[in-house]
Amino acid sequence: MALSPVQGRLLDAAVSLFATQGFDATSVQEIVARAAVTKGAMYHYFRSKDDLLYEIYHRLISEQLAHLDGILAAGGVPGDVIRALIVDLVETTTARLAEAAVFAREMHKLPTEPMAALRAQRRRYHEAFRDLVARGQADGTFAAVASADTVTLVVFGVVNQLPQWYQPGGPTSPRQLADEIADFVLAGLSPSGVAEG
Amino acid sequence: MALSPVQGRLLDAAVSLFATQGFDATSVQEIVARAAVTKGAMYHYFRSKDDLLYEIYHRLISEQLAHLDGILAAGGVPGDVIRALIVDLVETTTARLAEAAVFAREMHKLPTEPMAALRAQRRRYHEAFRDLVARGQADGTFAAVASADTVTLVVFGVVNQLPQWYQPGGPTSPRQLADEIADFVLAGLSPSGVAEG
DNA sequence: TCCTCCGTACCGACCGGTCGGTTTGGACCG
DNA sequence: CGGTCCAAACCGACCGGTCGGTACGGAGGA
Repeated sequence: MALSPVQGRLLDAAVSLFATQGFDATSVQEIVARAAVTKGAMYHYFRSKDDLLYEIYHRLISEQLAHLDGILAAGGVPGDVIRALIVDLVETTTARLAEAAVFAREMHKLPTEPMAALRAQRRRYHEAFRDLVARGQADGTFAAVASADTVTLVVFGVVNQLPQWYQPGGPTSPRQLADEIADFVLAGLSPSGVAEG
Repeated sequence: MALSPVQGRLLDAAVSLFATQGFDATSVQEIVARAAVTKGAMYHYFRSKDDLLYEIYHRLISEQLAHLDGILAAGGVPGDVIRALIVDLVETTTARLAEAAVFAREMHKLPTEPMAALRAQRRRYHEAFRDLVARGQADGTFAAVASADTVTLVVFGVVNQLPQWYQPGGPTSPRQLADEIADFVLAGLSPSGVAEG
């Protein structure tokens, strides 16, 4: 089912307002005003204000999961796959900074059911990443100085923190930043101590 | 000026309520009820609901900055200093998970003035850490595969994400976790490729 | 005629902060 | 030691305003 123009405008309005003011501090009045529709229209397309929040992050994580599947399917040396994943995470996150920021701050306000759905999606990504690291460590490609879980936590740590400091117009492009992070992570995983290019 | 019992109870109540429900979703009524005082008492000690939020994080960051000064003053090999800082960050953060979680999620709701004060404190820590890395890179102690800024961002990325997943009763102690993170970071900084013990 | 889409009018609940006033405890005096 | 006094500590009813959500009706395509 495609997104109606009204739905799109509502989601966009909600994202930018939630990002600047927070979820609770944003009234549905403000959202529908910015989207140039009425409250009746909004409650026709969405079950609640919560539902808006859910859809915002659902769209982002779904896209990232699709990319994950593509990158894993393409295969390659573990180091290259990990670099590709980091690049994609940084690029999609910086391209949708507001969505990522809103989710990071407000997800805990969702009711348990939709919350669990989003968590399951996120977990799938984490586990795929961790398994990749663990396999590399098992076959000697990677050093095991830190557990695969810890490495995963470090990577998602930086990525999830991005919305808090990254400035889209700044001197560092998402790609450059991603490569630097990947260089550092792969250096930490390298058994011989030098990251491959 | 010491903390009166009433102030302490108010801060504790506010932290736990903000952590579970969020700042906006928590009413002043709830806070004073849990602290077993009245609203009048609260507004006697704090200027506003915002002021509560400010004090919560102010106490944590001030403590961390004091530790920073102590660790820097103690001196030592750059690798050991960095490890000591990571250990302290992880230990103080896991010891005050609720405070850290509340701040991460709600700081942007503070008025600009108190916000700037907290940011300045945080910035001081970041810059001290970055300079430490940069000096090590300059004298050849550390590899420069990633810039000192990026390394700093990675470290604070994990630390700031801690409240989102760390379970105090879990299998990994704060100290173990901190050491693993330090091992990984120092491995990424090591010019010869093996982390020192 | 029926159903989707959307506008208008409205509701009950609740919120942060204020304000006039009361209680409490210790400093000071005789 | 008893009494006076005053500032700090504390009380809780109350206000103006806002909020998320609902009820209901009409327009217009199928």
